[in-house]
Amino acid sequence: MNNSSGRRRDVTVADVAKEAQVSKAQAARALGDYGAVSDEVRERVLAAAETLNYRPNELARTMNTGKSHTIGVVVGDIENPHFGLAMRGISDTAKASGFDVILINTGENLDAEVDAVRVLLDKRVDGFIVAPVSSPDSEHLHRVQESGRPLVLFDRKVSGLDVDVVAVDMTAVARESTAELIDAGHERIAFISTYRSEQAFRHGLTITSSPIAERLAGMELAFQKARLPFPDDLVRFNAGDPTSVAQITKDLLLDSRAATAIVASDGLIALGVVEEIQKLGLEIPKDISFLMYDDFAWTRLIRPPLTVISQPVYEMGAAAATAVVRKIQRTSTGTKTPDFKAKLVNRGSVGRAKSIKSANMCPEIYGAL
Amino acid sequence: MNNSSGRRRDVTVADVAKEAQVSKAQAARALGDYGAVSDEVRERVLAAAETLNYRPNELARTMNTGKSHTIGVVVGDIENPHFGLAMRGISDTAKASGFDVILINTGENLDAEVDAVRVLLDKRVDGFIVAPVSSPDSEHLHRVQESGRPLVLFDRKVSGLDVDVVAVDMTAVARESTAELIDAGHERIAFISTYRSEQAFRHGLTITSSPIAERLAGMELAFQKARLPFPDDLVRFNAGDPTSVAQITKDLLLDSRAATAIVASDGLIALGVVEEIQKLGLEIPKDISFLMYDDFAWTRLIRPPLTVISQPVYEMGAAAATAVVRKIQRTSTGTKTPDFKAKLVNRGSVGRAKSIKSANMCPEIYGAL
DNA sequence: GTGAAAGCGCTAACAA
DNA sequence: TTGTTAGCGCTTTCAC
Repeated sequence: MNNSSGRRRDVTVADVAKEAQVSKAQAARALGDYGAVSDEVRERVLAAAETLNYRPNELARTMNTGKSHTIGVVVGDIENPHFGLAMRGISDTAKASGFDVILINTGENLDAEVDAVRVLLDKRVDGFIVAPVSSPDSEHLHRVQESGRPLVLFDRKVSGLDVDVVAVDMTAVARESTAELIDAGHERIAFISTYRSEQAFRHGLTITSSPIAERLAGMELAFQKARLPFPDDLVRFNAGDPTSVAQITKDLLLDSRAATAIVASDGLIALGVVEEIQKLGLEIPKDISFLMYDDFAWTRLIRPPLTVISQPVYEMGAAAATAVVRKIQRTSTGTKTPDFKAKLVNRGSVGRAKSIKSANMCPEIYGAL
Repeated sequence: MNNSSGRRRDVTVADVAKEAQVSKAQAARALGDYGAVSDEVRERVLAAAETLNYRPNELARTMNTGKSHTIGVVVGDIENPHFGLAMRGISDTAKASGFDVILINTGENLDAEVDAVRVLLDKRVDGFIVAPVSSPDSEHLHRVQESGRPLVLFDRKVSGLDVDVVAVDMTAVARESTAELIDAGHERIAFISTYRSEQAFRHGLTITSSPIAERLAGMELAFQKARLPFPDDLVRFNAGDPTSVAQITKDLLLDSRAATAIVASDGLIALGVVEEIQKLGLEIPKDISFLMYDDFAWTRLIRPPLTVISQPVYEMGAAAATAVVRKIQRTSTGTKTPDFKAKLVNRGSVGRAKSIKSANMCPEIYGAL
């Protein structure tokens, strides 16, 4: 009857102590499982806690200890199943180690990311996993480091920030897949990415997103090896929304020196590119070859099934969690995070290059404009 | 030099007060923007805070005020773009009202959901948005209510819990779409859902997930109207993972009284069903008609494009956020959350029912077994 | 093993 | 408007 009306005051250690007839300190020790407590006292305290239905105030605990048993995750776009899957890897692993996981979504927006980091820092999470937006700005990440809380980067490394990074090296697979395209006769290979840049691509341009930089480097390598000029003009950035993706795709396909193959940098872009290709009445791979990063279920459903570069996303999430947990517990037994490899999955969207002319002459395409 | 080595102690209001030569209370008032402070003092305090690089300890604040300016979101499966999109609606809206949003993913697991709620309660979030797993167990949600913190349910209502629910009423659209299937000659219409149940479906079975209950009710209504017996045997639950989805699909299509149309309860199931249909060498909609809930981009990419029931997910997320924020601020101006409607988007996956025999006689299907 | 008392960094109540 | 004094619920000295 003591708590039926209105909001009851929470039961505190003091209450439990009184009930168990011990000091507050002893009660706290028994409840918090630290310090020295006799079996008898512990039992009495635990019993009292039970009857009073005591629930520890984690906030107060965190304030004193600085620990929250929580890992904070910051991702750019939770709508992208890539991160959804990674998130599951993180949660599963973290939970197994006794850590809660909270996530903040930033919508690939730097300000939001800075905010998210601040919030998590304020909440005193024990460790961070961040998939940073591609931006040279990393003051907020440095703040995390200064706070002394472990930080693990996911997918992208940030220059000037010396922390663990869980990512696959895209250079090799980008090179390999580009080589296959070249072997199939493609020289006009386009690359579309959400990477934000005012400047158009040219060899040597500084790219602040490591996975994008690596993909381009791999492509350039393949062209170099084949002694072919790299088609700078077909590298397109800023494909952050469906409209841009559609526009870029159209540009790429209707240009007088049209692309014969398109590489989509992520699943969301791929969706837009394929849709636009279909709208233009073109056929994959007869009219245009297509290759994308990330292997989602829908890529196997469309005809032809798409050739993709698959990444072990769940495992990477798990590895990221393992890495932070280790650091939090200071059990960094020198165990380096494993190397992850992406691999090319050949399905049916890459074919022999079509001569540039024929695509351009096709009247219904012009009509589609 | 005072903070170069090791972890520096955070600067506190006391430090700022000293620097500004005012009392701790005045400094706190100026910093926290409450109470009465003269312009002069405020300025001095703010300046001092600036030079000392003061950062308020939100945890301490929360402990005193009970408020955290944070909304906690609990969803079942962040890999499902349905929730990803909802999440964006929530974040955008909450942020606009000055609330941070943190999310916990439960993997459609009740224990995880209970845990998530506890964590969020412990972190003293100001309000909850929960997309509960379909389970009659709702003690944890009642605990939220007892805590006095606003709770808004997303997608599913929970019986015995009197809170705002942001969801579309599926009955009408389920009825309508089923009627169209019946018009096209379908009587053997299957329904596949992740809903967990030991018992097979039969009329009158209690279903603890409101959207599923509504969909089935709508279907039954349509059959009733058409004076046709409802095919109880084609309602399949427990399609929680790809393997079960594949198995169920096979069952449904190879049975002696096979389904002529399949309705997938969500996008993840749809992926599995379509893949299996293709594997069996069947064609949509010639051999089997198909209908699914949620309108994702990939449904427009496959041939034929899929007929779907689209829901205004982003708007629903936004509405949920608006609702909690209102409750938190106690500005419930009687404004009821708007009604959301799902709508049938006819594309190309529904065709006329094929006679049951012909599908079963198809030799390559038996081969696929 | 135990308890008293002093924090953590902040807000809140009360006088002045 | 200002300052003093108590808290919030917990952990952590430090004696005993």
